[in-house]
Amino acid sequence: MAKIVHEREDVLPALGEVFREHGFEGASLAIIQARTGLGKGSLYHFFPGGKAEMAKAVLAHIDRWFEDEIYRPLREDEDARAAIARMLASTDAYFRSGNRVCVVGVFALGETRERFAFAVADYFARWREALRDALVRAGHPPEEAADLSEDAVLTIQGALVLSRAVKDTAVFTRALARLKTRLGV
Amino acid sequence: MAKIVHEREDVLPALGEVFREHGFEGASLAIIQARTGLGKGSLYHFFPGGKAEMAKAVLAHIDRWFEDEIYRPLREDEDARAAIARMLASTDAYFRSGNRVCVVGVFALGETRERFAFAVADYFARWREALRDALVRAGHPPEEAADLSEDAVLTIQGALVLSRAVKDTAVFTRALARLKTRLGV
DNA sequence: CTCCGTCCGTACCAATCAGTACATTACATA
DNA sequence: TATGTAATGTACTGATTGGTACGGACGGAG
Repeated sequence: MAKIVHEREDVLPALGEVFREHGFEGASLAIIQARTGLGKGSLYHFFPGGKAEMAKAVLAHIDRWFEDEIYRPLREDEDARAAIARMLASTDAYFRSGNRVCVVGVFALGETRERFAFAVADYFARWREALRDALVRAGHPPEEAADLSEDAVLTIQGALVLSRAVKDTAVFTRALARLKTRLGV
Repeated sequence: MAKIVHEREDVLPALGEVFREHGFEGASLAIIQARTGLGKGSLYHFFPGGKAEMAKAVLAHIDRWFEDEIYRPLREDEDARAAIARMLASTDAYFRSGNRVCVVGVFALGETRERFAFAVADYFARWREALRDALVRAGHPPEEAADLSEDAVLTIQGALVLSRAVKDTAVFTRALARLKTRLGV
């Protein structure tokens, strides 16, 4: 028994994929065990709070990634336009051109939202605000920047839904191309 | 026992709300019984195929509504611009300004998609095509019409995700206002 | 009034659910 | 090499899952 010693951090990516594909309710412990390669012993050792704690950890992990790769650059980079362009590129890479869906978006729909209300709301609010900041620095009037940033965030989510619904990643690619134009980068 | 005699059609709205709020996996028979007021006997009498058949019936019911209220008017109305404007109004009403989420969108994300692949893809494909038709008749070049219609459909879905995520229906309202401008109605 | 198919409530089923308990193993440190 | 803690597998729990079986109640047709 007890072959390899894991660390909590190591299983977060696999855990994220499970929640991404099955949602919170649909992610059974059986699936989680299979996909992480960990038994219940390890799982409850790393996440004493069970599934809820796993989901919280996944959300925090994702949040950290977006903060580092997207939000902070949008807020702080000298060249705001370049930061916006990089945001679109990073978004395309992260969501694998629409092949991957947004965990936070999945949680937002459905009853699950209430259990993770703050994390869900915060993820989107910070994205919207960081992008608005960058747009203002790129020369857009504040009002217009707020409108554009909200539109961009929601367009990305909608593109994920639609491209997955019709099973055509070109939908996502086209949506990002339109955003490039609209955001002027 | 056996107080009131129901008809299958009568329970579809309640059934739709259950799937809307909980998704397919999350909608347990217990919840369905509570919300429809029907016991298992009735449920399996009307839907011998169980949950899967209930979901199929709900999707068909929704599809019928959109066909009658949105797609056909978009394709056939004399005044294409007026039909587009009415689409936006109907959409706002149907989704209760963002308070209600899209069942088909919920199914599209998540593993559920595969089980109802055709219905999910068809719903969005027909919406996109009907709107494109209307836009062409309203004077847009075919290419631009295709682009605009895809953008509109995906914007609505994204607006539902975002407005529910940040719990602010103003997001949905603003998104529809932007669409009004973009679609020229 | 009788009868029959539709409708319905309840008891039941095996399977699976999330979670707990605990003994055993791995491993860093001393 | 000894020892304590972290990590792990397994067996178990009670609750809930979707689904079936079936007997009884309903209401229209005759």
